[in-house]
Amino acid sequence: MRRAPTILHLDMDAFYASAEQASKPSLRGKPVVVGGIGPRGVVATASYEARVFGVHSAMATAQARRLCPNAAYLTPRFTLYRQVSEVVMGLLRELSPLVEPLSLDEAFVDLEAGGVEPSSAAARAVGERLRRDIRAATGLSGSVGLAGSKMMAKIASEQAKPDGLVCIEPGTEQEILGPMSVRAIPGVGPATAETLRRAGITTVAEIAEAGEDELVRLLGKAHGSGLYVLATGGDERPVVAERDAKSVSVEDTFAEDLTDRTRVQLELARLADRCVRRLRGAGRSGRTVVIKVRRYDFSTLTRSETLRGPTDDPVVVREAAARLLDGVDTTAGVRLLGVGVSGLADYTQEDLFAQAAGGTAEGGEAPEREQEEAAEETARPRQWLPGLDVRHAEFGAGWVQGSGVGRVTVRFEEPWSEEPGRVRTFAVDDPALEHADPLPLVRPAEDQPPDAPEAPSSGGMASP
DNA sequence: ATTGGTAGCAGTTTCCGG
DNA sequence: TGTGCCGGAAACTGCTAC
Repeated sequence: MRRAPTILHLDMDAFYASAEQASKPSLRGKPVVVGGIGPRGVVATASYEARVFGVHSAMATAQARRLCPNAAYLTPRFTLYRQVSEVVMGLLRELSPLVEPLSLDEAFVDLEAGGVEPSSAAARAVGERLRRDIRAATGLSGSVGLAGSKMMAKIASEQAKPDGLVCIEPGTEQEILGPMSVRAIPGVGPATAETLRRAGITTVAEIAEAGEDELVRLLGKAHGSGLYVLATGGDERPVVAERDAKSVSVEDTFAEDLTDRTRVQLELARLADRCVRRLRGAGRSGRTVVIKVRRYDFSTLTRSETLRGPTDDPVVVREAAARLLDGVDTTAGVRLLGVGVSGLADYTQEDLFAQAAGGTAEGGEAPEREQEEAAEETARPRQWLPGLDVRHAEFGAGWVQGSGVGRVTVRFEEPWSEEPGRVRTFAVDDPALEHADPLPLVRPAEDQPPDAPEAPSSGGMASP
């Protein structure tokens, strides 16, 4: 535990929903829900306006629609969120070389490693300046927690939300932590909380009172002693810059359960290809192939097979996945399929095993499938998912508000539009309408008319 | 119309070679 | 050849987070 609050935790406020509101002037101040749009979708992020109605992340979108029918329901635009995230992470790296991203919208920063004077005043000043810089560069707000340990910094940012900063002075951890629910401790989910509750433990103070031995009895060695250390304020985990991924996986939940075995096999092969594409994109290869099958009743199983050496060959992964599926009964219906590769090597190397096996099915099959995929790409009917960017030859940039019965409704506005944009409806196959890339949240300098007034303050768009 | 997608880790069971 | 044990790797499940 440090003597000064030099660990900073940043958490962007309602990140996806806020990015959508920043993109779409007509949605500002209104309930917005970002997540899966289909019958089996779940909420990724709800704007604060939607949370008032009881909508929250991880909730079934169908339930959210009942609670808040008038919200805008949007499909996620990860390319945009990734762009914004890179700008924010860049600002964090200006504070310190030691930045540990946890997700697109969250990170720890070790301010001490960045040469910030180890005092509360200096840390607060850095945190507030960071919040201003983030707003200037992205138009979005983030909350900052400062403390002497990772866990307390995370708890502080939670308290700071939305759009605030909280600094927990070292030495005051126990009085803040003691009365909190055990669920406030990262790592304590529903199952652990229930185990603790049955033992009469509901607050952090009660964890400390129970003692380490009792916790180990209840939760097992690693979990129990780890939780005891956190609950008694003993979190000494260092901030570590990003690590290499240890596995790569893809999975799909189907709108309707699959029952046809041939279809299940086909989907699994597709997933294997997608997984390998990502694996190769990362320049990695791996030894263990895993498949995941979730059945109609939500029962889930995994099957895995370890190869003799690492591979990034789509044929090898596809065949391994197919073999693993052979041992799984899918007759009653499959809700989800997944394919993963783990045991990743640091480098891509030749697949010696497949070579030694004498070229297996290599030659004939692969190009065939690539053609199949390509044909599928062009033949796929254009999907107008709500929230996605479009461009119309005459009306310019806009986004899909909704579609159905052969029509698509588009609102034409840009992130920097002063007023909510106009809405127009087109035929789904209108040739003047096409998908587009997301526009940046803050207007790029070269787009501004020559006589436009300067944007307030410095910063503007991130220069790189 | 209830329950996503991606990832990591712990703990237990199974398998295999010696 | 059979048997039992040991240790490690692999396989699998469950939990958690965002």
